[in-house]
Amino acid sequence: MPELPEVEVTRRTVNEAVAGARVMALQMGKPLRWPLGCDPVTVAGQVVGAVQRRGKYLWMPLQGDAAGSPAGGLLWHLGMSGSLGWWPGQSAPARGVHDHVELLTDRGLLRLHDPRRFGALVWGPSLGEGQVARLLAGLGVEPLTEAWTAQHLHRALMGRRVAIKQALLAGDVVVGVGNIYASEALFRAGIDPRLAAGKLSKPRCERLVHAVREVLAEAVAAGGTTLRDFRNALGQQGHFQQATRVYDRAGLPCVACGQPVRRIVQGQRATYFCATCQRR
DNA sequence: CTGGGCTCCTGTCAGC
DNA sequence: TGCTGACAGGAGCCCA
Repeated sequence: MPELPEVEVTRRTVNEAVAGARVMALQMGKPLRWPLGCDPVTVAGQVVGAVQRRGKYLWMPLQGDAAGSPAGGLLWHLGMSGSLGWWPGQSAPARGVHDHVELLTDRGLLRLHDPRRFGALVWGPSLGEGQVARLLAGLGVEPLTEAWTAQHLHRALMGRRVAIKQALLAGDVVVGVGNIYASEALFRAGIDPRLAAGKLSKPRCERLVHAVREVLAEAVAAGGTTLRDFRNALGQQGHFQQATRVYDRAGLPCVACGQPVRRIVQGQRATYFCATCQRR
């Protein structure tokens, strides 16, 4: 479910809710992707710092009691079907079968809802900024920062024979671009998703960098994409699904030229594109 | 090192 | 109505 825009929208709403809150308890239900409960540290009594995002990961630093000494934190991933929900005070409804993590604070309850359980939560006293950076060292650049340039993209793709769509998804060149936004960005850039990544010219890299940034920024502004069940931490849906131009539109006319949008499979994932508007 | 395929898990929907 | 198979927003791992 969640790509960069959905995770960013989640980050903002979660941060608003829990930054500064004191943790009362952390309860785990069914195991998630990485059952790394690490050292089962007692997080109770610690204060949540500013929630940060790296790619599709959310990091929630914790601060110890007395001197406010750093005490690691919680690293979340929403996987394919995960969402974080916030209920202030005692307003939370009864825990459902797919609610697998509960972070109880003095301000309310934060819940991870994740039917498919591809999500993850890692925590521990050593999980500070440095440790998180090491864990996520293989990730590519953030597309909404100045590090995301045509120069970087062109260089990172040099010699790579995978299709550009798959290179975007892989996450080692640029982070946060998932299946929806990869198709959308390539459509906006006019690039055939099957093109070998290493064959992108500099000008086309320029256009792709711009398209990725643009589509992600628009999606964040739209509150994300809700295809089925995405909600931000306040339970609100996104509405970028109304703005997609090719994703999930197989057979429908291309918004630019009217030719039917095509659906192909790349690396076991669906890709949508217009064979007329997008060239090799 | 690269690329391709499989896998984790549950829900939903199309087709017979 | 009920069953079966395909497919779904991610990404780590194994193998050639």
